[in-house]
Amino acid sequence: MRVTINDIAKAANVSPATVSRAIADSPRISKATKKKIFKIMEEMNYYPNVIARSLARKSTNIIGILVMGTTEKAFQHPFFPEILRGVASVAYKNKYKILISSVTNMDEQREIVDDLTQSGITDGILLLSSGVKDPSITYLKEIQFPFVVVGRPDNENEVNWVDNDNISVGYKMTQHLIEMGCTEIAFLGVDRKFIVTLDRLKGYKMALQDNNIALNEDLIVEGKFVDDTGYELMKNLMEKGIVPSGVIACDDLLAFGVIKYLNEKGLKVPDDVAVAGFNNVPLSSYFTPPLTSVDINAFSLGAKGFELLMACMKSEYKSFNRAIIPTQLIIRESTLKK
Amino acid sequence: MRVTINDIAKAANVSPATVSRAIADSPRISKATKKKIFKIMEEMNYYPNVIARSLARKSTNIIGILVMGTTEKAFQHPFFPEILRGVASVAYKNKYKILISSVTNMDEQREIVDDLTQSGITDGILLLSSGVKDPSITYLKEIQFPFVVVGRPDNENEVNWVDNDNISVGYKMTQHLIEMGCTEIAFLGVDRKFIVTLDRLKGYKMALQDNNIALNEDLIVEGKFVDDTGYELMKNLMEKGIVPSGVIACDDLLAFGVIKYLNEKGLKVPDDVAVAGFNNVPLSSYFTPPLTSVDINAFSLGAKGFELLMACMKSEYKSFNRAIIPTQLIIRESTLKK
DNA sequence: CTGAACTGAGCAAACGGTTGCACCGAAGGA
DNA sequence: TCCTTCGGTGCAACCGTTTGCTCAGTTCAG
Repeated sequence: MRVTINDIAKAANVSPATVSRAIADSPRISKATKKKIFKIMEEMNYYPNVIARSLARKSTNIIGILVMGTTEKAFQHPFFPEILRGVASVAYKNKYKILISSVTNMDEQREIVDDLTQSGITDGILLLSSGVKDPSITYLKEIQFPFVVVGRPDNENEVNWVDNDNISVGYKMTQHLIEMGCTEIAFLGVDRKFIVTLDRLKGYKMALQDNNIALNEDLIVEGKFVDDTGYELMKNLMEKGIVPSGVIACDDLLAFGVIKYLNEKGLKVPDDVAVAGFNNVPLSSYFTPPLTSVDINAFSLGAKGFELLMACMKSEYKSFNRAIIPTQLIIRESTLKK
Repeated sequence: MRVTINDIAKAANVSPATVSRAIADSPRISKATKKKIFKIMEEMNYYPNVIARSLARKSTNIIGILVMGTTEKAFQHPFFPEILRGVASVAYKNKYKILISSVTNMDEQREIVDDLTQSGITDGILLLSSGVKDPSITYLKEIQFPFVVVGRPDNENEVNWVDNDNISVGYKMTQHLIEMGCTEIAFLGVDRKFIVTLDRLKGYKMALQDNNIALNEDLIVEGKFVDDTGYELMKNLMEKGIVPSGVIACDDLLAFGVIKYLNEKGLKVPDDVAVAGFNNVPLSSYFTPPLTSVDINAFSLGAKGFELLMACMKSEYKSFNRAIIPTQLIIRESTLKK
């Protein structure tokens, strides 16, 4: 069968304990012994069994990523792999492995969280969520399991989290459109379940106020955040007789739908209507016209999220940390009115 | 500390072995005893420790997903999360967990594969790859570890794999363009490292031949498969003085770049040049014009891949299986010449 | 009435590491 | 020379389950 630490010990004429310590690079083992052991490990093609190690150490060096999609669309959004890549990048450097788990519907959440936490398979988990009143967050706090939320939760002072400053993001974008001469700016895709959209909306309102533009509630359109219903949302708006001079969609995917509808109606973007999105998906720059957006730096969200998690796993839950990842307004043709 | 099987045993006045067997629903334990044990487990809030279980069982119910990106772009492509979702979907039903691992550069491959296989953490692995002569495939065969490749490998008879019939995919698309009246059809984005692009090219050639159209090598342009360099590729082609009546790009993302360039040059799509892509990324339908593509059914690729892997893990490596996932030509405006 | 066949459950040895503590020999100080 | 100190290593318990055997008690056929 496979070669174990005992085989190495026998071959090296030492005890298994010594081999174990050599592998852990314990200072209690002499250079000479280590060298001998490593040589034999190499020769015998030995790999430590991480399961056995995990059992003994009571820690697995595995973290779980929980995608709190109320819908499977969450998985499909381009920023998901980017976050994942960010996490993977720093996790790999720190010898951590990543277990992903799909959450399909809300009923399964509790079960999946239990599966990840109580079974002892993960040392900590990263929650991809920006949902309002997320029950998993409450539960994780309750069982005192190390976790970090990617996306600011509503009880922001009681958990570790990392996010963009979405209020500022909304503000910046609105400010930009105002500077481009837009006065009637529609805000599309507010989903009251997602804090991120609410925050961006808040920023939007603040910018209007700072520019002495009256808020018109009719211009604020609710919709599913990550579903691609921009086309319908815009259609509904215009069929009410409202033709804004600028549109901010809560996500680029929504914005694409908006532009599609405007095109069909013969309205020019940006000259008739300026359109902007958020999240800067890879295709925004290839769209016609290239879409103004905000880069949220999803890679960093993931990377920083993992760093916080590591800290959290070590520090036995003393204080709560947060991190704000800077964003970048990417101005492209879709808002550049002549 | 956490409650273990021994605590349950004591509370139920039975041996740990009996509890273990009750959990496994062994016929050797009486209904009455089982009932008593389950009740106590519930009361004491017991969760089995999967690490200890894995050690004893020598199997973890975890599979690894290896993303063989020569570049990190692989992670970013929209079909990646779709495949992942497919895998997760059926894995979840079968009580399997998923470990993902990032492969950044080729040098790390071996190390990461060892990490996943030799450490005992996974029971099998899914390789996301369509690379030519993938060294990891050779290695996995060598160590006799259960694995399935998503994407037909070159030694197709010696491994388990699942893929689309990319030759047919290329054929169908070419045939479509020919029927739309295109005679000079460019084929963009052939990457000799990727079997998938080579297969699609093969289909392209077959279709030309079947329609008695002479092959013009100048129309075949190599490029990076998943990089968004369609713009440059098209530019290079046209700057050689070649203006095809149709363009097939090996991926939608390339096609977007192609269209962008054509727009800039004042050429109308599809009337001047018909353009098609592959993989049917979510945005293709929102593009202007909506892009003709082929849906590769990435979800099924993942789901079926996992099913094959399960079979492979059980069947001690007897025979090799494969599965072909059907594709669907999605005709949209970008190729509908008037 | 006795031995065989069953049922239901327990003992104890794995599984492959880690780690607190004991131990031993050599060096150093008194 | 004797006692301490200390570097280097081994012993054995432990991590929480699983599982091959054994075994006690019943049932039942001969």
